[in-house]
Amino acid sequence: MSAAVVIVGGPTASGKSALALDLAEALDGVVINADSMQVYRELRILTARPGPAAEARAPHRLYGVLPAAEACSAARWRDMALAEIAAVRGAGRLPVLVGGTGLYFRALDKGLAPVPAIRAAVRAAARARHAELGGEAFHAALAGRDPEMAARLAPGDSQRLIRAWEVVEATGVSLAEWQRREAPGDGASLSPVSLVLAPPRGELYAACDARFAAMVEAGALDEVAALDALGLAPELPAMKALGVRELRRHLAGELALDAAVAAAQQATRNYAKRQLTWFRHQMPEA
RNA sequence: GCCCAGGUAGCUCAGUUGGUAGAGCAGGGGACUGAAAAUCCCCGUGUCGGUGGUUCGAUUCCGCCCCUGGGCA
Repeated sequence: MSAAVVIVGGPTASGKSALALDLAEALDGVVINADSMQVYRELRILTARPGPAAEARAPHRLYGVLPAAEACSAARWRDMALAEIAAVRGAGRLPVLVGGTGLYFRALDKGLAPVPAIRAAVRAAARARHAELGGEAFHAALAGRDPEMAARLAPGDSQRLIRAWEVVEATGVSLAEWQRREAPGDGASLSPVSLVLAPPRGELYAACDARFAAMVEAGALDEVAALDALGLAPELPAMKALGVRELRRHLAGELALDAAVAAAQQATRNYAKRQLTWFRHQMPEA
């Protein structure tokens, strides 16, 4: 009996895509993206999206499917992924999910808390309030409305603080309570086989450095210039892809190219370390 | 050769009116439920350049030496 779904996880530059491609090619599979940044159309080079050569060896799904002007989310990706998985299986092929976004794998496998969608106005208000009050005061204010969430979040953890706030604000129920309510997990029905790559630290960091240098060689500057020309809000996820910020600073004349590259490589290594920690402790049934 | 400024954690530096020192970054560990390539939390003993001297005590003051910048010859 073969697995219904294969998951390939691991830190950036660890060789996940190549492994997934080999598997898909050998097992009549279809590669499905599980990376939060590779979904954005405009970031082909900087996110190391598989190119034509890879596409020729096996079908690829969910790569570059959203414009950078839109924000993806774990829930949105999950919906798209479930649809793709169903389609691939319906065609009698094997879904091979690859990516470095641990949260996406968890969302897919365990499901997410059934929090209803929250209106954009409420979300914007939560952000504005945080900006106005600052971390400490916002945290204290949250404690008044949702002591449970406030107790488990650090005053500096702006992103989670804002999320917790918007959830109580919009639903009247603590996010902690929502998380307690059973999510319709799909782990059982997916029965994934997970492969997690974890190269030695030194090799991984060297690979991160080499790959970013190669991205610049391959035209990453033009890619960032084009992205920049869209005039998107800096808060959008796509604008936070590794290297975007650094190369934009170079294009703006604020940073020499070698300094920008060094900074982006540093950021990539820091990210790879975070991913290793995630996969080491949070990845379900690795 | 002389003058000036420095030599303190892997790097960039702060500091000690004399009681053996601390930040940022790097590095390591950890958290992680709708922006996750995000957002955070924790971890700092190092001949304070070397060597003499003064002192109860020197990384701190003084002498000499070495090294690195810059200036003058």
